[in-house]
Amino acid sequence: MTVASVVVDVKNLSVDRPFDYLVPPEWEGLIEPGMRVIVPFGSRKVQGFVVSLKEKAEREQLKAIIEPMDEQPVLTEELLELGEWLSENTLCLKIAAFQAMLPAALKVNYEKYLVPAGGNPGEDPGYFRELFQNRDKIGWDEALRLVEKGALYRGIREGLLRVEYRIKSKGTVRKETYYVPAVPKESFSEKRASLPKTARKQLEIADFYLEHFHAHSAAELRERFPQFSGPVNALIRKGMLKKEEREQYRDPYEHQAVEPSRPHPLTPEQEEAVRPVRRAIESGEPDVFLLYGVTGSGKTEVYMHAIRQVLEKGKEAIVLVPEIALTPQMVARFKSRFGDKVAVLHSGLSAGEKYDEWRKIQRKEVQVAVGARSAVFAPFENLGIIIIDEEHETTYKQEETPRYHARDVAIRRAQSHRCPVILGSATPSLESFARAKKGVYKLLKLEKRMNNMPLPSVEIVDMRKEMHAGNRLMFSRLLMEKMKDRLERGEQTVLLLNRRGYATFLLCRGCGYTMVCPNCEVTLTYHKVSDTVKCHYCGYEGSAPKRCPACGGEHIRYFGTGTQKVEEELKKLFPEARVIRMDVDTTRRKGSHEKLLKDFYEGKGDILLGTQMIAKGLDFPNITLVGVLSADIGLNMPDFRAGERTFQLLTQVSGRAGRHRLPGEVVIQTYAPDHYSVKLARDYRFLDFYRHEMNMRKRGNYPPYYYLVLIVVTHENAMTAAKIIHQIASFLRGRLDERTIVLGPGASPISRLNNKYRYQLLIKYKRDPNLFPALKQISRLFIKEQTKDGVGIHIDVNPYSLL
DNA sequence: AGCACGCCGACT
DNA sequence: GTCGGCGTGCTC
Repeated sequence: MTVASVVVDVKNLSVDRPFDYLVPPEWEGLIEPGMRVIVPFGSRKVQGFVVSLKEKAEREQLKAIIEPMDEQPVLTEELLELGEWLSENTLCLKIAAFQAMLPAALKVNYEKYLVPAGGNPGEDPGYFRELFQNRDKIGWDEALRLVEKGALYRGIREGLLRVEYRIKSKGTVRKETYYVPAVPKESFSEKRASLPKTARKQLEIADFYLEHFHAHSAAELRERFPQFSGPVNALIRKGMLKKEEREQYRDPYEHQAVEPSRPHPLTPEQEEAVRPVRRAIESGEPDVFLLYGVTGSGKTEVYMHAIRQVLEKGKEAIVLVPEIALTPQMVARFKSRFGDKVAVLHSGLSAGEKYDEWRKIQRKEVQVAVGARSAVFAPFENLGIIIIDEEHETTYKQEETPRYHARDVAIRRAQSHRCPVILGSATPSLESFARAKKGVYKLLKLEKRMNNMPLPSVEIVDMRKEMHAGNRLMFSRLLMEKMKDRLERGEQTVLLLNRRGYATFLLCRGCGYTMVCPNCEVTLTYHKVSDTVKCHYCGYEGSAPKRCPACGGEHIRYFGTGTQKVEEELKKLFPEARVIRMDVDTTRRKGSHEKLLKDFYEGKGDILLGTQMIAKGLDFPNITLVGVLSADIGLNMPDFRAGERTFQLLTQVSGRAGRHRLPGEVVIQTYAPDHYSVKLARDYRFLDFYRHEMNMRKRGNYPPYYYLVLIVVTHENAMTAAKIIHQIASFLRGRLDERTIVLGPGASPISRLNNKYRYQLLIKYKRDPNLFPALKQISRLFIKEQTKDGVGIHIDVNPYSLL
């Protein structure tokens, strides 16, 4: 007797543990850990993951597994273990951890419906028949809408109706029909000879097969022989061909021809950087390397050389890239070097395409996975290296449960596989650099740019002085002059403004009223294109008021500048310039991001204006000027990482200029020209920035000196949320180490979001063995309030956003 | 989460 | 009496 321990797909803490099921004899030996199965759970049927098998049950009366959903496990032993680790460390449900590691196509939908169930026909009250209207089943919800609840329950009790459950898979394997020769070529040829002379089409198709003697898809045949189905079916009847359904991959890069490329020779500096990595690959030492290399120093080439070595050893590699850097340019680079050994996983793919890329990995058809955050879970079994490019990027932290950081997951996986990790960046996160300094990570440096191009020269413009000099435009005189110059020379300019929309808030000069989102405690942004006001947090959109909603006055003024307004101003100042605007509003459609970049690359634009999405990956030879319109945005955020983010953004965007033959220039406009982040970014002084910022962090008891845990309680009623967070606070106090600091509780910086009030608590700790046990208890303690009253309790270990 | 079971007010 | 509302506890 084999018993399977199964974690069921029910998102509730009370069932967040394995349940035991009998493996039915017919599936004996076929069901393995890591497979999805369908099991009875209470009166329902649910999906579950087999986490382990054992020989005997610890209790009587086990139910049996209904059926497996997979032929092969979808989670390896290592990933099952990783799932346990994830749920422990991010405090999420096991089932949520497992699902986060798999493509969405493997999730399922549940359907509850009614079927007529024999019963005694004489007792059939007739209206059930009416209910079904000749259908053999009806959805539960639809039945509830049509018939009294009582009548349904009566029908069920009396045996006239039966409730059934169905589990529907979301993703599908795409199949295509192929026509395959049914006999060897010689007998095929003989059969061809005995075809009647009048069957012209059949002869034609048979000859085609003789010439290309292999399987052909229906699509291919249709192209050559538009009316192929009749004759082909005749050939099938005559035993010459047979029909076959074959699995097909959806290939999003199908129409992109990629030229193969050879590895570039490394510079002595790159060679030196890659050497310790090579040793670790060879010895299987799970070292973490921090590759600190200035922009344009050729980090990617170092990655590729390491990957090549890994592939030569018959092992596999994962490369993580921030989502917005996952451009066709970037993908092409890997595809050209490693050909069809590469699978690409990013959010631009459809669920089906992602599923197909994932299956290529699962089936060992590829050895390299390039992708955004979740690609860290690529189901390789013989990893030789994990690379995280732009490791400082905050997109590596998932902001929904499971709230994991890809860097932590990568390091954990590397330990299981005994392989190295490379974290690469020109502006490493403070956390990583501090670890490198302590020797926890190994520091590798690239200080020279490829081709020895100097870093662009950066000038800071004090916008307060511009104002005093009577310039009220968004552009300083210096920046305008340089832009004019680029336009005349036919070179390109990149402008960064980290704010979309037209105006960031609307204020009535009559009464001081500002427009706030009806669902959130956030000012609304005016969008001129649509003449609407939008909430950038919940997506609310309303028409822009002509009069003040409070006093009826007509003096509504628009403050704060977004990309739309800059675009408008640009058109006035430089009517001849072709401006490409790139922000969430212009890139929402699939593929538009790529299209805009391609247009700019091909010279269809003189100025690229955008939010931070343009700061990364751009590697265009004709960009010689970068303008940062307002470096202060973000600096005033209530976030201890504001200075770090600003430094990183300024450095990254500066790196976009002058990457090739033409030298680059950067103009940074700011109202805070003396801020250390701005000044140190101008001179590319990362080390000085690091020292300064570390001091700030030390004084504020922030990472990397302390770890953080953020607890947020949400509820539509402010009092309820406040009450719960206070109860949590008093529960924690006294239970924690005396060096652990509890900040708050208090209202969140965004005190209301999507009609829910938000209260929070920030915990700072160094080492506290009591903390995690206490955190785990919190959700259990308030489980009633969570299910009954809709109280939300969110615990974020190492949060990146404190809003 | 979603379902059964069980205990109380309202209507036929 | 019976129906249907919601609170409680369980799911291998």
